[in-house]
Amino acid sequence: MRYSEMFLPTIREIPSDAEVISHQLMIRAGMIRKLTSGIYSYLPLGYRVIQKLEQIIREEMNKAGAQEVHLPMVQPVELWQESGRWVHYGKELLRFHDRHDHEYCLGPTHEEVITSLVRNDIKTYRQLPRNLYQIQTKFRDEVRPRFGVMRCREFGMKDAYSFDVDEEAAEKSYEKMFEAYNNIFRRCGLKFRPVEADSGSIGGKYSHEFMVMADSGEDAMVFCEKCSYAANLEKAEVACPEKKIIFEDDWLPLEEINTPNARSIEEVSVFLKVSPQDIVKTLIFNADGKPYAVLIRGDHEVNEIKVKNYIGASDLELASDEMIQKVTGSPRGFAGPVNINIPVLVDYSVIDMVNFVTGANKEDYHFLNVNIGRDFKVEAFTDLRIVTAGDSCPRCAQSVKIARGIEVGHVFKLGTKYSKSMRAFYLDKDGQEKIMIMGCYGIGIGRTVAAGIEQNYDDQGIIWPMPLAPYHVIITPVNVNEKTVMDAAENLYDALMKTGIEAIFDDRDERAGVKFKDADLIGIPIRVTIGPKNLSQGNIELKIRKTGESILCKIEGVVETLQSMIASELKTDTP
RNA sequence: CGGGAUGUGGCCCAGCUUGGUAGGGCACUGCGUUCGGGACGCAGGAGUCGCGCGUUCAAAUCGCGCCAUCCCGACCA
Repeated sequence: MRYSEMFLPTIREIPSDAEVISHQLMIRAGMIRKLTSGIYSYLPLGYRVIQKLEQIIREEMNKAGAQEVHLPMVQPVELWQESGRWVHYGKELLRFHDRHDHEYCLGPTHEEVITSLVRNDIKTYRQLPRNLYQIQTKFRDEVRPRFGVMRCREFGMKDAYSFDVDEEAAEKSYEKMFEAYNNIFRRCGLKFRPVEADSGSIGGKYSHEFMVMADSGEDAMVFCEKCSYAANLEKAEVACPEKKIIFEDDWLPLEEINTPNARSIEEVSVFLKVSPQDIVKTLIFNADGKPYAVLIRGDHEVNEIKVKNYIGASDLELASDEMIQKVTGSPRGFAGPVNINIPVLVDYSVIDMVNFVTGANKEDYHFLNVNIGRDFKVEAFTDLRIVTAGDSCPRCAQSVKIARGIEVGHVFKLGTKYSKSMRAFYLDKDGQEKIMIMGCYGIGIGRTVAAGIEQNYDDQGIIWPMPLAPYHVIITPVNVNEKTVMDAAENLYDALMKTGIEAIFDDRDERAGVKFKDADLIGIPIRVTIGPKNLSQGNIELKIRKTGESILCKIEGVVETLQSMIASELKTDTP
């Protein structure tokens, strides 16, 4: 396309309301514009990148045997009441009325719609398995949209749903999608990692998130470099330590000590001149209205998801001051397990501790020399803390590392959550009615594009990997008023069009510097610079955006050179 | 929902403390010069200063209320 005819408004300055790199660059490169909080328009350049990604996704999904559908975004209240989510989904679900005063919502996800579709038209095991997907706009009324298209309210998503006869078949569907996702992100040229993730209230043994590695990512992941273990930080397990033998002879007598105004671990450790590792933190949680005490070593953090999952609570939060007062008889900051009348859950980190410090359930007092078995009863020892770098891998005992990432995909076993409540049944060989087993598989479209930028940029702008690049090549004649230069540029542009190489022809009457800056900003992988000096020798220059490398080459044969450069960057074969 | 910040031509910002005819840079239009890393000169167009109420002879500026946007937190099938 001729640059002079494009709608490609680039911006020199950083927009004041964009904080993260991908957001800044997408606006500056003329890819997106904000309409209102969390809602963005894609301009031609941005939309081309979206389409590149969608094409890769379609190819891999189709290859994996999935079929594309397109489901409605406006969905009636009845479906959501059937699944139970009209009540449970909360405020993220945008609800509204039509002219007949009937209630609807904008689809934040499509389990309900797909299940209602499939249950009506799939009746027998002969029609299973099926995997249906779509690329569609979702709306989730996020509390706090941020980071541009990374966490926004209206966004594109590829969502797929599998239907199987039993768990074993569902497992196969899951594995196919897992493989397809690996292929998709690999083909996009992204550095990513599938990690084990919490499967939340839906159940199922596990799910996997696909994380694009980026320091600016919202998620943290734990991984082991020795074995293949990788998990979302909130899911990552801590192995049960081997229990040391504790000699009761070592137990010192319990001692109550005055600790005025020392509430936090830090304050207590300074006051008592002990290290946080010698203190046991007691946190009171409110699990569906019931109080629980959670004990953990002072220098660790509690993983609330683990606590919630262990208890099996549907709602878990730190107890209010009133609840703390009621169960400990003291204000916040002095809770301890001794003489407390609620279940005490103990993290593995405390298992080997002796003569430790805890709160005394009395304002301004702590206990010294507390010991498990003598001073309080334990309901359970289990894994309740957040993994820290250097902890040992739960699979191979090597120490784990922590990195940040952006969640761009999630593969999930749904089991019968929706097929049961929404009655998606089929008849098996014996004529028995059975419940379909479902899986769901999502990829955030805009988020993947943003993640691609977070991973590929420099101080001049975006550096597109070839598979996502909106155009492969940009032709830059340095002076449009020199006829020889422009003729050569026009001829090259024609030749590229004929071979199907996607090119921008920067025919604008701008100074070379402006064109170079724009080309760098929008991140086109290869720039062909045509200038009078080189041209008089029959040469033109290829500038590689990624490496900054300049290649001088003869104008004859340059089309073939470009073709092979592009093809090698687009290679889809898997290692 | 709690905490913080910001709202002034399309974009980035100054002006507000101490009230007195709205300013710069970028972008845009025209003319001329320039032409391989965001050129220069001259001339121009473009703003209900987020909205409302109040104080005042007079409000971008002071007061009150509201709204919007961004950041931190809480939340996130």
